[in-house]
Amino acid sequence: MADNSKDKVDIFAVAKRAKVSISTVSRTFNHPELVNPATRKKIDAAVRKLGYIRNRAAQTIHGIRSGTIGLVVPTIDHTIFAEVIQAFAQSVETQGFSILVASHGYNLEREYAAVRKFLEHRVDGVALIGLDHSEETYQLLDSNQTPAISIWNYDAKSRLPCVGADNRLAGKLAAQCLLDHGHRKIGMLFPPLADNDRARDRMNGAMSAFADAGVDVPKAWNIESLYSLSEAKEAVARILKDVDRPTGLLCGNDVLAVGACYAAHNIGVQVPDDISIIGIGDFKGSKDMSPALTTVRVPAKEIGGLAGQHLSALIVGNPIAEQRVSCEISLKLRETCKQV
Amino acid sequence: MADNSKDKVDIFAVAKRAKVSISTVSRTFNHPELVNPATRKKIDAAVRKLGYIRNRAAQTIHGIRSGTIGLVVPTIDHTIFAEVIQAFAQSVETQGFSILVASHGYNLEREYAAVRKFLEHRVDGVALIGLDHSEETYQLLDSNQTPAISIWNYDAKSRLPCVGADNRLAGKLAAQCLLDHGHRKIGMLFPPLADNDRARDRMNGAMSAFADAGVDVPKAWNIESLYSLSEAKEAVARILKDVDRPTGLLCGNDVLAVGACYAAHNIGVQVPDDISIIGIGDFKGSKDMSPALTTVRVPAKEIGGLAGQHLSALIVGNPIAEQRVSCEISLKLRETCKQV
DNA sequence: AATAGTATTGCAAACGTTTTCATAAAATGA
DNA sequence: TCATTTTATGAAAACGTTTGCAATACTATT
Repeated sequence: MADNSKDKVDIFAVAKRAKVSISTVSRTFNHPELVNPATRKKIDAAVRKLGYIRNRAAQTIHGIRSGTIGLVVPTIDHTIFAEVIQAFAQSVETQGFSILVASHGYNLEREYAAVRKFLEHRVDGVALIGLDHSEETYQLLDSNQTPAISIWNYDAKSRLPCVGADNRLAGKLAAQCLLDHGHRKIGMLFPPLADNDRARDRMNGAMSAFADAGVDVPKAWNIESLYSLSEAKEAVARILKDVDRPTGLLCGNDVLAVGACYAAHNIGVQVPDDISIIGIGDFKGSKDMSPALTTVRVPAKEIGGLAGQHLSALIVGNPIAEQRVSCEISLKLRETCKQV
Repeated sequence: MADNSKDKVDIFAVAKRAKVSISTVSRTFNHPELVNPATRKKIDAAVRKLGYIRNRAAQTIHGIRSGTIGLVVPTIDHTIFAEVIQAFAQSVETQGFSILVASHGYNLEREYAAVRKFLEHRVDGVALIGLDHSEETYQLLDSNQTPAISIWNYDAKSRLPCVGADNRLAGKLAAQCLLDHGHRKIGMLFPPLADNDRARDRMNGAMSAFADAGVDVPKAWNIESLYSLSEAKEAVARILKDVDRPTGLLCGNDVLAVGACYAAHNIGVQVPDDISIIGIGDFKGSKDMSPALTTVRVPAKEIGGLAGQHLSALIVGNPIAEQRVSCEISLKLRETCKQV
């Protein structure tokens, strides 16, 4: 098979071999019902023999869709995003799209650059993480009339259609959990907030819940750590070593929470007996560790999958029930939180 | 800006606005040194005003490279791959490529389909995980003369250029570690071996090391588990509950190893006092857990980055020192292994 | 047998670029 | 000042498809 003995194997080569015109070959692919079954067979044979592969670039310049979707994420190798990406990819693949992926490392200018590049490739749609994007990015998207969607965050007045969860609420739920368990001496551990609206929303949600309850989170207990176990461990160790330490720790995501648990364990501070720890996200391993992590579940797979369907529909022009879809989050009460 | 008031904003629109021919516009992009700086300025202004974005599809049908690389992985959301993907993506992005990503879910027929689809998009190169691919895939690749590379595994006589580690050796090192610590009652925990040469190689490497040492791994202790903490926990729990249990457990990857640790912990079997556990991979959190996981480090980031450079070079025709590059693995002796 | 459809095919224009070649304008040298 | 180079530009062909339209070959109907 695939005997591309001669040089280029394009639609002409196929036509020649099957002794028909290129129009007929093209039609065999795009409107098979218009061509005689016998002819079709000849063409199929020629295609197979020559190992012909259609050139989507050539199709694309006819205004035909490129069949690609661009996905820009902060980074691929955080559990958070890997899961959404996978679900999103699977979902759009079933609709026949291929995905172009780029990461911007929490830098919205790089995000803009990535989107621009995707537009050069004439992607049929673009998916971004979060609602925080540069004005330029937004303008680029709509001056090009490219269907776009925002994944991960939900906001009733988002500038782009979105599929995601209410991160403010997530923060609030987590805070409430700590409060409900009687905690008043509370610390917070969050990733850097710049160019990261998800984390910011969570933090704000938590803060306002604490404020409502009249609980103050001292500056010294409001710490920042990169998304990494080691960093989190180190950061948490510092405040835990103090004799006067929080009895409850709210973490911006599960990785930080796990890091916090490790730190506590290492120092000999018992979780949840000496300190309650709650995360946000409910990542893959969170329920399996010991003690199992109490966290606010954000359904990454569901979000990714739904987002894929949503964007696909937007692209092919199918009717959309709602421009913005909110995915439900829920408290997963497990073993790392305890009544104070 | 981006005042695409009229309809199409293509190279003609730009030319018209700048009062030059399309040739000049095109040249401004591709050979700026050939056009008068003053003219260039006019054109730049027009481009900006109109929000013109080049159409790579149109370029591509001239035989110009598409600027895309196709990457096919088993799945995106396993830590293992997320890290390589990230590193690979970053590496090829610096060379100006965008990447198309597809996952096949450990199914080599789907892998073939993905590669085919990428070829329709006229990717400039293809990267695959592992060395195990269908004959059809191999033929497709070379009948199309598409530069391709295999990531993750190293084999001196691989059919494709490769950048990776020797997984057989990884298995052997892990086994040796257990043996060196005096273990003779040994269990193994591996993911399903079908369409997964990495795992197969590791298993074989370990097996042969055990055989060389005259150690037999009983069928009942050679267990299989999907890549998942919960599954691993469950699987390991079964053999650990038995009074007659192994003193050493070799796991095909770190996720399984962590699952095994959890299982032991839950049952009250102490790691490493009652059982030594070793993984392979050295994933992100492995060194941070308590006890820190002993494992064989496979440098995912390095592999991904190198692979990106390698494939880029292959594509642009830069000379390659070696078709196959082997990345070093090393035993990370931490806390989960102990002398028996 | 003549007519009107209908099914099948081919021709040629179009898509948005790049690039070769030719030409015009400007700079240089004598 | 004129001839020669160099620099800057444009016209048109090419890239690999799709598709509207026209042409041809059947089929069915009378």
